[in-house]
Amino acid sequence: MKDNSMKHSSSKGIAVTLKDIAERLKVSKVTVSKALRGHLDISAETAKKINKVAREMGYSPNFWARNLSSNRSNAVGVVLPKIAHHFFGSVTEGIYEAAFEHNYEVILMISQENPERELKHVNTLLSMRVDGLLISLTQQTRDYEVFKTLQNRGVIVTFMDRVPKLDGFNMVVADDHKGAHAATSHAISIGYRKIAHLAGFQHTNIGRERYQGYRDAMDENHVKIRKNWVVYGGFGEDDGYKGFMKLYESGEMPECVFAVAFPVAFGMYKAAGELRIRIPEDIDILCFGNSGINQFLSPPMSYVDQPTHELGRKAFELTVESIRQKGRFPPQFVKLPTHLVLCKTCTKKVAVPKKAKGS
Amino acid sequence: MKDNSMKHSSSKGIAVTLKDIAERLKVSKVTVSKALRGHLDISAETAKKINKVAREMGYSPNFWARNLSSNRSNAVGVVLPKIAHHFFGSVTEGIYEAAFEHNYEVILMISQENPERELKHVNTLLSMRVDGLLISLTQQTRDYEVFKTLQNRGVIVTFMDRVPKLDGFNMVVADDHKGAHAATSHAISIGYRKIAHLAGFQHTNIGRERYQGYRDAMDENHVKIRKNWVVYGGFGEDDGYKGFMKLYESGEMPECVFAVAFPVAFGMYKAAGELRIRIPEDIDILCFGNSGINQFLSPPMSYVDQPTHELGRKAFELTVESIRQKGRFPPQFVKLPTHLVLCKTCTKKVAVPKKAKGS
DNA sequence: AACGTTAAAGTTAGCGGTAAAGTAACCCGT
DNA sequence: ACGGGTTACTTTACCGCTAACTTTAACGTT
Repeated sequence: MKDNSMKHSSSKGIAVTLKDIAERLKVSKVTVSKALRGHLDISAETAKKINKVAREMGYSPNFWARNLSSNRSNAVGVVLPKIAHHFFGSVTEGIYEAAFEHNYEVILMISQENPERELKHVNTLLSMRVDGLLISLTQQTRDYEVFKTLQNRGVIVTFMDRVPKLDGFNMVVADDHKGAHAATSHAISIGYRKIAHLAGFQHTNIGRERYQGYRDAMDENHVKIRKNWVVYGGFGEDDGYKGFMKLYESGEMPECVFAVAFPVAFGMYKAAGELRIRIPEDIDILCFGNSGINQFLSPPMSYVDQPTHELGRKAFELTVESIRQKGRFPPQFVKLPTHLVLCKTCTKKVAVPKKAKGS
Repeated sequence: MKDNSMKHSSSKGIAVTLKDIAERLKVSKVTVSKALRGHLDISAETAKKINKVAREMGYSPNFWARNLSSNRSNAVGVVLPKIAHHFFGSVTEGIYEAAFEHNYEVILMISQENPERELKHVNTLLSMRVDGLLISLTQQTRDYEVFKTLQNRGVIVTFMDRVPKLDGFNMVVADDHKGAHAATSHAISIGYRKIAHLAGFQHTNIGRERYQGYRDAMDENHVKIRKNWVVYGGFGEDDGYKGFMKLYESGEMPECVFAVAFPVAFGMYKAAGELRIRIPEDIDILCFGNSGINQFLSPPMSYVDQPTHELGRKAFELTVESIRQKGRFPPQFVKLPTHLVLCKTCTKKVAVPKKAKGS
């Protein structure tokens, strides 16, 4: 009979541990651990030998055992409402990039605009003991209890874009007010007076801020806002579609619409198409945010550009800084600038109606 | 002087552990552990008390300590090339849904079509000791060594959509050949003979299969394929744009183009627009795969629909099954059906050219 | 020769949890 | 009264790793 005893410990596919390497080289576990981490306790010669064997055996350190004993995870959790979406895709990129540079792992979870899932994800991330958490809230999140819990537990939290009304957290947002203000002012400057707003939910910061920007621009220019011309809703395509339909049904149509988010404007394109209302001839449009497909729309929209990539980066960097200086670092509120990009809508100066008042 | 000694162990924001709860209730650590997991060793009364206190203290089990000692992670890793993309977004949804039902955690990582990142992510996931790995390769992945390593380590791997030429892994794909065949056959059936193909890289399975489907349909119908009319490239927008330009520059234009993926077709729309070539009047089009924005294109394309959601679900379920039956479960190859959806391209029957032969 | 230094290891303890084995008290039948 | 079976815990050991000591031997000083 042939010798079929265990040839090697790896036969069952169990992962190689420090102990395995140590036994093979007849040194202690700790020596191996130190060598692999480049600790200077270990001589260059031994270190080389150990690294070689570790590679041969296919050693891969157990991330969590390591974290458990060193009491840091070197990982941040990220919870986003959507991912198949230009804005969040780009933010994610920024986060990944910065995390890579800082040697951090990123654990990404998607809430699908569902507050229950969001809660579940936050709890999972909490139980994974991530060092920090980057969150962009769902449209519907109204319960902030978990976040306070996180705060008590000493977990660093940075909110991005969709932020709660809470103190003591890092926040990174685009300058929503200024962006909306600039867009609306532009529409007014080229002669529009009947400007509607497909607005976001007012319990969200972006909904409120953008609405306020619109409103302030209108007020400053003494342009009246018709109540019917502000339609509230969410930030999705459906919301834009329904919102525009509502606008349409409300009676008199505005000359121009400022949409709270790209998908909303997109939904409006669809509705307008079905109603055979031409953009920009019959109704003009402007929106907050962009997407890769804008250039393929006919016509491509003028929009308020957000520094998405930068937003992700900044949020990550803030988080790491907070982790490092735990306690000594006061929560920051960062507002990133936006700027108006003109494409094929809202570009031509239109004749100002003869009658200054009335209607 | 006031008493400013430690009031409570939670003052520094350190997480509550089993030990903390145990001490407070004067029972052993293990009793608490069992109670919280609903083990029947513990009396209903004690269990209730323990659960209550745990909740009060805001206990959250350390996921990884738990995994470490029970030697299972109850988590799968997912590596995808892109996420801001209809196809992968939808696949992700399917995975999450199924994982949720099976009480598994999902750790998602995005390779951004970059093989180096992909490798890094796989290694991280490996060191996180996930029970299984779901992967869709990047366009450029050619080195399959890691995956063999994974196999040796006993990690269950399921490839999705973009799969390598390797044995011993679970694979879930759409029926690319049949889908491409059906699309091409349809184009032929309505009278087209000059059919080009914006093809994918031939080192990827989807590139090959779709090309073969196209080719077989052409051959079976005795329609000649012009060499210039098959343009190889990647699966992105750029590839479609460049591909179409190449087709255009090559001299005679085809009547119809079958694009290997939605973004490719999308790039072609852009190129055609710039060249003032009308779709479908001047050139008709058909593509593999869909996207939410298809309906906004003018005209919306006819396409081969893929069961994206189902693909994610199936991949997850296969993975879990493999984990459960470790060893006893032979790797599966699942091919999911596709179907042709007709929109506004490739619908009208065109006159068959007079000359049956020649050019 | 006695002492302090230093380089290069090794030993011990513990991170937060679980599995498995042990124990003490009680109930039961004969 | 005794062995056997439950019930409801406790004790011990260990998962893979690291931090913080401790040890050992070689070397340089005075």
